[in-house]
Amino acid sequence: MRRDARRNVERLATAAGQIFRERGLDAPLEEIAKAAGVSAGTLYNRFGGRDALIDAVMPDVVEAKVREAMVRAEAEADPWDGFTLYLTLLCEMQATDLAVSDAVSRRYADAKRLNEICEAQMDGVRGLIAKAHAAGRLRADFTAEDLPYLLWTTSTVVRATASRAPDAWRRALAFTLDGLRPAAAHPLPAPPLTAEQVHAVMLDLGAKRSGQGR
Amino acid sequence: MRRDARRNVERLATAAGQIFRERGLDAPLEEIAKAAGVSAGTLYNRFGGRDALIDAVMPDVVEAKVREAMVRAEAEADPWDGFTLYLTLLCEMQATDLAVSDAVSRRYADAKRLNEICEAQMDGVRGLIAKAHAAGRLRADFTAEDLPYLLWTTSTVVRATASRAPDAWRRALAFTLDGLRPAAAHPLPAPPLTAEQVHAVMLDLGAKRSGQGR
DNA sequence: CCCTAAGTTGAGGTGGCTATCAACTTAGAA
DNA sequence: TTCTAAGTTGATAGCCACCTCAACTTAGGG
Repeated sequence: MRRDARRNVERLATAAGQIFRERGLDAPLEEIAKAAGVSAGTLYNRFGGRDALIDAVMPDVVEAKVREAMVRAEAEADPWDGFTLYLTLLCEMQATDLAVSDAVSRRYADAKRLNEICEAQMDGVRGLIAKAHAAGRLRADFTAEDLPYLLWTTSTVVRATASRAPDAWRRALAFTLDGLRPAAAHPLPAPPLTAEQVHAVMLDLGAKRSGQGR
Repeated sequence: MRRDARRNVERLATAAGQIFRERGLDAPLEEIAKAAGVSAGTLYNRFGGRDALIDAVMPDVVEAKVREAMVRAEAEADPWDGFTLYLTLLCEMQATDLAVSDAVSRRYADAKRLNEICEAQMDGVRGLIAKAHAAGRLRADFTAEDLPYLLWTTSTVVRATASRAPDAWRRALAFTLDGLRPAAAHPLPAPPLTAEQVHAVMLDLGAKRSGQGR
């Protein structure tokens, strides 16, 4: 690849990182091209489309953030504290970075690397959940497939309140977490989603234009 | 008004009712005009714009549904049962009628009648909450201003899962409700939104094009 | 320094939606 | 029946976003 082409790839990646973060993964690609100082055509030449751009930009960011959260969560002595800390950190990320919020609550069909990282993350969460279950600190009927409810909720609350009450999600999350302790448990009216359903639903979300996005 | 004009108003209102219900209050107005068998121009002639159309079509529907839910809720002997029944019915409406889902979780600046009805409904909910508080059956720190969190959550879950797991919201709601019992309560990290913040946020949501779209 | 493959550009086609308006049609009173 | 105010229409302009491509520019090897 020629030097100028490589330079443009880098500029585009940087711009995409910034703009995705500010406006979510549905941000107009033209905006990104403009921020990178190139034309939209170049963006398509270099990346081919939105999903490929996402897959070029997001995985590293997401993996780093998610890994750090996991490290901190696993450092907690109490499994419940670990579980809730992880969720809180995840929501914090969602609140400060719309790109992460989208990456974590949707799936983009052609962003393979990103999907793998998200799957890996889910496995990590399964571990946290298992530990909390084993310690009797998390209601037994909560499964990893229920996690998306939390992510969708936070993502919605965050987007709705970001400009007017940026900490509102903490309150909403606290209500939810209080429902996840064993003592709070009452029989649930429906079984959890299957992993396939979760995947399919998240793909649907990623395929829709405009999300809740600007 | 001429007879044909009145007839068109009726056709448009009927079509709007149907299409809003299926696709939400962001449905393309052209679609509605087409379903009514008139041109888009006529829709604008008769109603002037989306908000006016919403305000012409939705208030009666919403009021009827909300009133019935309130009647049934107030018929419950236990205030907690009343409160949760009301929320469940509200969510059921959201699940079966995207228009109601939008009407209840957003505000449209120029839909005055609808806004009044939503405000009135909020007052009813305040009553339910007060009774449940008085009976010690609802955690004391839950306020009417926290209700939107539930509505936003359900609205998101319903839209995401409608086509693949139409009952998923029941499980998500159950987790949430389990967090609202007094026994589940742990200190909350942030104060509730003010009524003004809730209003402003809901207006923002209504003003965005495409919501979770289609 | 020249030449060409690699790369960029920006204009333009596509599509979806909103909103308006001059030209046409029609209800219904006189 | 006639006439006109009321009403409808379809074309159109404006947005915004996606995506493509022929024409142009340039890096960098020979």
